[in-house]
Amino acid sequence: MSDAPLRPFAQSLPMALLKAREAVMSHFRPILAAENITEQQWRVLRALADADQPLSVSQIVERTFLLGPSLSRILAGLERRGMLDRDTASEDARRALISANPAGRALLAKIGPLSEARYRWIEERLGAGQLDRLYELLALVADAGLDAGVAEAEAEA
Amino acid sequence: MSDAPLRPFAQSLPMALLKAREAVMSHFRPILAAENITEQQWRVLRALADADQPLSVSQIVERTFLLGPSLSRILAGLERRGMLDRDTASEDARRALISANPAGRALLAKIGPLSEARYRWIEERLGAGQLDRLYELLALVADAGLDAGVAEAEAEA
DNA sequence: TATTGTTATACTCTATAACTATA
DNA sequence: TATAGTTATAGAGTATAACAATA
Repeated sequence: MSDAPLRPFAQSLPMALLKAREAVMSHFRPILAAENITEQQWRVLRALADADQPLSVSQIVERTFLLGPSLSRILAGLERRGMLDRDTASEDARRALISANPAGRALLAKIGPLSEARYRWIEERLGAGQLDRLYELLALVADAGLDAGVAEAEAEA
Repeated sequence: MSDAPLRPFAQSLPMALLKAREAVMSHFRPILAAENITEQQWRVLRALADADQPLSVSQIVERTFLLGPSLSRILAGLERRGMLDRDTASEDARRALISANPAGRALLAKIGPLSEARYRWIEERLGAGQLDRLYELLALVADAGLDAGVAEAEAEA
C-alpha cells in the first residue's frame, strides 16, 4: 500500500460519476416530484417496464441496486397508489410476481417522454458516438468492480 | 415530445452511472463502515483535504452535492468526533471556516491509501488512457446538464 | 436447513420552511 | 433587505437482524 497522496477530490472516480449523475438527475427530479414519485420508485417502475415479464422481488433488487427491506416498502408504497399488480408464482409460493398494472404503465407513459427529451439533449451535446463510448467505459468500470470483488473473495480463501 | 418507447432500463444513463458508482463504492463502503464514517462524511473530509484552505459551509455544499441542512448535521457529527476545526472569517462573522484538524487528517491518511488501491485496480483494468477518456466524457455530461439548466431558465424568461 | 420476502429498529439523508445572526 | 448558516420537521432510504412462510 503506497503513501501517495490522495488524488484531487475533483478527480475521484466516484465523485465524477456522482457529479455527472447529478447533472442529469437534477433536471429530472422536479418531474418526478410533480408526480409525487421518488427516484427509487421510478427506478422500480423502469425496471418493471423494461422486463417484458413480471419480476420477483429479488430480481428487482438486482436490477435497481436497492436493498430488500427498502424495496419491500417501496413496493408497498407503489401498491398503495395502485401502480402494481402482485401475484404468486405457481411453482413456488414464496416467490412474488410483480408487474406494472395499467395505472403504473400510464405513469411510465406520461413521464417517459420527458426523460427521453432530457436524454436527447445530452446526446446532441455529446454526439451518439461519444455517448456509446461512455456506456462502454461505464460497463468496463462496473465489470472491474465486480472482478475486484471476486479477487478479494479469492484472497480471503 | 415524441412517443418513442423508453430506452431499455439497462441503457438509461443515470442507471449506468449509478451501476458504475456502485461497483466502485461497494468495495469501499466496508472500509468506511469499519471506521464508523458515512459516505457523506467521507465526501466532506475529501473536499476539505483537497482544498488547501479552510472552506465555508457553502463551498462544501457546492463541492459535495449535499444540501445545507444535511451538511450542518454532517459537520456537527464530524465535530463531535473531533475531526474538524471551525473558525469564523475575520471579514464576515457570518462565514464559518471549516478545516480538517490533525485527527481528521489522520483519518484521511488512514483511509486514503485504501481508496487509492481500489482506484489503481480499476485503472489497471481500463488503462490510464481509457480512464482519462472516461473523465472527459463524464465532464461533458456534467456540463451538458448545466447547459440544459441554463436553456430551461431562458425558455421560462 | 435453505430460500423468499417482510417486519423491526436505529440511524442517516433529503427536502422545504422557518429562524438567527450578521451584513 | 439580503446572505450565511442552523434548527425544525416530515418523509424516505440504508443497513442489519429477526422473523414467517415455503421449499
